[in-house]
Amino acid sequence: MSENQNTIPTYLNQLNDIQRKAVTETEGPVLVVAGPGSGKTRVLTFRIAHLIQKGVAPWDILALTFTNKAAREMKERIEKVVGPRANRVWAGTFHSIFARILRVEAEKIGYPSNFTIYDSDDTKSVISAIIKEMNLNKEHYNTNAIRSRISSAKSNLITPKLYENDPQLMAEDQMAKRPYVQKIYTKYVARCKRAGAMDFDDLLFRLFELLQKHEDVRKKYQERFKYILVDEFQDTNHLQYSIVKKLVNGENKPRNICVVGDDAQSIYAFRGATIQNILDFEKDYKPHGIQVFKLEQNYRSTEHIVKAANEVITHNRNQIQKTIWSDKGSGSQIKVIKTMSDTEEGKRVADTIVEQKTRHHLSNKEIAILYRTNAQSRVFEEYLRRYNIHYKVFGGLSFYQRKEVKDLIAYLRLVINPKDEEALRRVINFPRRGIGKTTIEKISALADAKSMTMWEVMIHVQASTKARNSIAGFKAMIELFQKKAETGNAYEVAIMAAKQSKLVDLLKQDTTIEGINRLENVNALLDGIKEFTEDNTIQVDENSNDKSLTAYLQNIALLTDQDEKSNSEDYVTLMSVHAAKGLEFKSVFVVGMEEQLFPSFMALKSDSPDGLDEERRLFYVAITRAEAFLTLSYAASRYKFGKQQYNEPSRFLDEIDISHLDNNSAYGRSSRAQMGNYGRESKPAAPSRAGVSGNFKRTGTAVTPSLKVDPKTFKPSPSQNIQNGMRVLHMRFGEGKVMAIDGINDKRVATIFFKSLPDDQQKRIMLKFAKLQILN
DNA sequence: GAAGTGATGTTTTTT
DNA sequence: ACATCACTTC
Repeated sequence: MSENQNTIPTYLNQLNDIQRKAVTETEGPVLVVAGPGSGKTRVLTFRIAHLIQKGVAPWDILALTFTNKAAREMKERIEKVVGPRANRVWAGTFHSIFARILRVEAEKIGYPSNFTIYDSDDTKSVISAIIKEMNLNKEHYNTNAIRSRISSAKSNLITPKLYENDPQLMAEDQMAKRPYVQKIYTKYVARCKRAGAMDFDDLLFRLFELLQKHEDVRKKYQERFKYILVDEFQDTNHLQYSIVKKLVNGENKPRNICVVGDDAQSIYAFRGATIQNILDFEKDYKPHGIQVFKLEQNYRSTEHIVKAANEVITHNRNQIQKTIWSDKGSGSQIKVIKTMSDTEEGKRVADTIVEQKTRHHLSNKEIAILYRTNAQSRVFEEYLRRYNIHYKVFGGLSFYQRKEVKDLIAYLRLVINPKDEEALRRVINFPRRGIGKTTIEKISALADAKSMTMWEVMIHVQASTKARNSIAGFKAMIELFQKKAETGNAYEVAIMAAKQSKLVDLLKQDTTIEGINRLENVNALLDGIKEFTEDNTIQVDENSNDKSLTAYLQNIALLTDQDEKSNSEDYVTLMSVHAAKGLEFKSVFVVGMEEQLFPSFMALKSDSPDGLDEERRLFYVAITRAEAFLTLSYAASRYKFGKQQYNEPSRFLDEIDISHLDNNSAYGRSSRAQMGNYGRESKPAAPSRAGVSGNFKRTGTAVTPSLKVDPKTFKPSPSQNIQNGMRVLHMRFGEGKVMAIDGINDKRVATIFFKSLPDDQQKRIMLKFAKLQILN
C-alpha cells in the first residue's frame, strides 16, 4: 500500500481485471453493478485517485455518497493513495454537498444564506401545528402520514401547485378521507420559507429549483464538476437523479459520470429510492456510449453464505442478471436457532456468541447482531450484560436529537436565524419565563396575519404587561447572544447562551439520574463545540476554516449517530439491518426471522409484491454482511405492543437450500409447519420475562414523595395571606420558606425553598391551588 | 404552574 | 411495553 506519487500507480495491481477497467475507463458514462463484497468502495476510491494521478484537479471531482461515514472513508482511502490533496475533492453526502452549494446561492431563490436546516422533528412539529390550526380531524390527519406524503411529493418534484393539479394524488387523498393534504403542503412550504428553513428534502428540491431557474448557476456547477461519481446509486430517488442529470448534461460537456450500485441491495424504496434509476441510467446514457461493468466476485464471504444469498434473491422478480461467486472455500454452514420465546432467543444467541468466541477466537468487534426493528435490541442487551460481553447499540435516538441538546442548539439556531420559528417556539418559554401558551399562539396568529415572522411581531403582541416584559427581555437576551456571535467563536456564544438562558441552572436542579445525564449531555455538547472551534482538522468547507457559529450549526445539522467517531473499544455490534449496509463482520446473527417481523407486517399487509421484494433485498443485505459465520434465529412467540404473539418462521428461511444449513438447523427447518404448532399447542411455560428484566430494572424513576405531614393536623391557610418570607408547611414537601412571589390575584406564584428536597432545590407553586399552612 | 392520571398511538427502515 | 398528550387536581 505504500504509495509514492512518482512511481507507476501500483494501486492498479491490487485490482482484478473488471475492477481495473472500472477504474481506468474514466471518460464517458459508466455504470458499475457491484455485488456485495465485490470491492465497490475500492473501485470508487481508486477511480478518484486515478483521476487525480492523471492530473485532474481534486476540486473538479464530485463524489456523492449516502452517508457521512461512507464519504469520510472514501476520503481517507483516497488520501492513502494521493496524499492530502484528497481533501480537496468534493466528497460528501447528497445532503451535505447540496447544503454547501445552497449556502452560497440561497439568496437567488429567496432564502437567506444562513438558512436553518429543519430535522424530521422540526418538520413534524410544523405539520402538527398546521393540522391543529386548521382544526382537522386527527384521526384522518396523522402527522407522520402527512409528512411522508409531503416528502414523497417533493422527492418526485411535485410542488404544491402540481399536487393540486394532479387528479390522481387528489383522488387518493379524497379516498383516504384527508382532502386537505394539499392545503397542508402549501402551508408547510410557506411556513418553512418564512422561517428561512429547509427540511432534508428541500436541500435536494431547492437545489434542483436553483439549477432549473438559473442558467448561470447551472452552467457554473456543470463546468465546476468535470467528473461526477455516485455511490449506492440504487438508493437514490427520482429527485436526486434529476439533479445529477442536470449537473452532468452540460452543453458541450463530456458526460463523465460514474454510478455504482447494486439493484439487489436497494433497501430504501420506502422513502422514494427506486432501482428504476439504474435502469433509466443505462437507457439515458446509451446514446453517449455507456460502459457497464459487473463486479461479481465476492471477496468477503465463504461459499455457503454467498450461495445462500444468491438463492434467496432469485425469488425476486426483477433484477439485473449477475452471478456472484466466491473462491474462499465452502466455509461453515449456516446455523439456524429456533426458540420458544424472544427471551430464549436472546439467551441462545448470547450463548452462541460465547461459544464462537472461545472456539474461533473471535473478538467482540468481529460479531454483529442484526435485527429488523430497533425495538428488538433489548433482549440481546440483557443477556450480553449478564455474560459480561461488551456491546454497543447503534441507532435509536441520536445525541443531537435529545431534548436538552436540541434546546441549547435551538438557542444557537435562533442567534443565527431569528426567523427560525421551530427554534423560537422551543425556547421562548424554556426555561420558563412567563410567556405562556396563549401568548405564543397570539404571536403566531399575528405573524400569520401580517405575513411576518414570529420574531419580528412578538414585541407588538397584545398581552399582559408582564408577558410583554418577558418577551422584551427574551429578545434582548437573544440579541446579546447575536452580538457575541459577531465577534466571538461558536464556543463563546454557546457558553453564554447556556448560562444566561438559565438552561444549565434548570438542569442542575434535577438530581435524578436522568437529570444528571441531561446535564452531562449539555456539557458534552459544549465540549463538542469547543473541540470544533479548536480542532483544525474539522472542516466544514475544504476551502475555509470557519469557526463561527454558523459553520458549526451547518456541520452538525446533517450528522447522525452513525457518524460517531469509531474508537478502539472491543464491542459486539447491535444494529438494524438498514444500518449495517456497507459493513462486514466475521460472524453475523440475523435475529427475529419470523413472518410479520422479517418480512415486516407492513410489507405483507399491503399485498403488493414490491414490499415483499424489498424485505427480501433487506435479508440479502443482512446475510451478505457475514464473512465466515452466519446464524439465523427465530422465536415461536414474542412480545409485541405488550402482547404475546405467535409467528411462523420467516418464509425467507425456506428460500435457502438445505445443503447450506448445518445438520441441527436442517432438522429444525424442515419441520417449519410443525414449529408453528409447537409453540401454540404445548403452551410453553410462560418464559419468565419478568425474571429477566427484573435484574435490569430501570433505575432512577422519581418516586412520588410520601406525605410529610399528618393530614389530620394540617390546616391550610387562605392563599391570599401568604407573603414573601413566611415559613410554610406543605402536605408533601413539608416545611419550607417562601423566597419570592410574583404575579397578582389568581396568578400569584410562590417560589418556595423546601428543607426536604435535595440540595438547594426550589419549587414554584401556584398559590391559587396549593394548600399551604402558615407556620409561626 | 406542576404533577399525576388515563387515553392513545406507536414500531419498518433514515439522510 | 413504552412514550406522549390532553386533562384534572392541587
